Amino acid sequence: MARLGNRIAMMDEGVGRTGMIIPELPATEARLCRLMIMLGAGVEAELESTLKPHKLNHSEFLTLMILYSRPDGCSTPGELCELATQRPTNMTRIANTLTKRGVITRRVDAEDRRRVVMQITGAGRRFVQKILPPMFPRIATLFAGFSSNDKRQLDRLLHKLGDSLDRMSDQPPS
Amino acid sequence: MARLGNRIAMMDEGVGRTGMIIPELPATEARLCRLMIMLGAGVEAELESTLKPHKLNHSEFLTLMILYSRPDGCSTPGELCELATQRPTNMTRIANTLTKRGVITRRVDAEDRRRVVMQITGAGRRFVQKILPPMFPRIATLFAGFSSNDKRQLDRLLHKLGDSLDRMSDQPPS
DNA sequence: TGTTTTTACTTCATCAATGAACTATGCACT
DNA sequence: AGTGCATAGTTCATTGATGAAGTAAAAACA
Repeated sequence: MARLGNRIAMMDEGVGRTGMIIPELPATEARLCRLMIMLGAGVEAELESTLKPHKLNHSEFLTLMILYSRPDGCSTPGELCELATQRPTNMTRIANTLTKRGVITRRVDAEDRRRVVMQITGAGRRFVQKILPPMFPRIATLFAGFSSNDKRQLDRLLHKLGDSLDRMSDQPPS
Repeated sequence: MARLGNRIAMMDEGVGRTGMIIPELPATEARLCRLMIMLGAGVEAELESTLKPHKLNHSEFLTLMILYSRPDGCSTPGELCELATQRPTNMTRIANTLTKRGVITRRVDAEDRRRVVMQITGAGRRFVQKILPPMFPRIATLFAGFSSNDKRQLDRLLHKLGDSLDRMSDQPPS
């Protein structure tokens, strides 16, 4: 029963029953919230399962991929925190881990000695090029049942939700 | 720049540049994966921000809500683990925490003495009824820009993605 | 009936992530 | 130049979640 499909069905019933007790509950929207959380976690879990054999977790992989995608292969802890949604403390740990593995280097910025520059190494680039391609079939399969219109729609709706979240973050909880 | 919109744009460029280096990358699908992860986490973060004042975290809240939505207010750690996607170890901790707060009780099942029954208390029901309504405006606002067709589409596409993930979990990573 | 296996949960050691406090550098203003 | 403030990271203590091992009850089996 660990199937996502079943868990979604159970969640659906649960929100339904809660809506019976508390009629003001915006049930459709609450369902969509829960769906987003469940499927976001589901996709992340799927990703992590492919990372596990390489002893990388999501935040380390993401950090490495951001550096990989940079033309100069560089960034700073502060910038990476924003892009990867991490706290400075954890970015320090990530940098330690990736440095120890030899996939990045870390040095003090000459311009601004408060800053630290993290840079992907040649070994780091080769590592990415080794682990990435085996993921491609799974990524593609995930959306195999989606028409190109489905994908466009999903992209559009997710962007719209992102805008909503941004607007909401201007008005913190009362 | 912690805005989701900006982070999405940066991610988009990053995947684009990675696709330049590795042309086999299924860029559209990889983008959708990342979007799902980012927005799932975004919605969860929004939820947790409303829970924080009550000193509840997501897994504790979800566990309590599942019990609340049950007609008899009961479940077992094992079942709750499946529904809330938690490990038994953590469910023990969650049960400890919720019990200490007086919102649930825990007892050994008389029928099967291996099982533990967790049940929401009257205080637990009142607690849910107190913290839930203030969330409604935010939940509704999240999808304020969505037409009813948008919501139907999003629901459909997320269910479809769930089916995909379930099918994939039959074939673990090679 | 007695032995083995399975199920359900808990305990313990460990890892991942966080907030708070601290260090060091740069910047603004007098 | 000297004081005060802001920025960028790191260290440390703590929380949240996990895997591995342990305990106890039930089910399977011989």
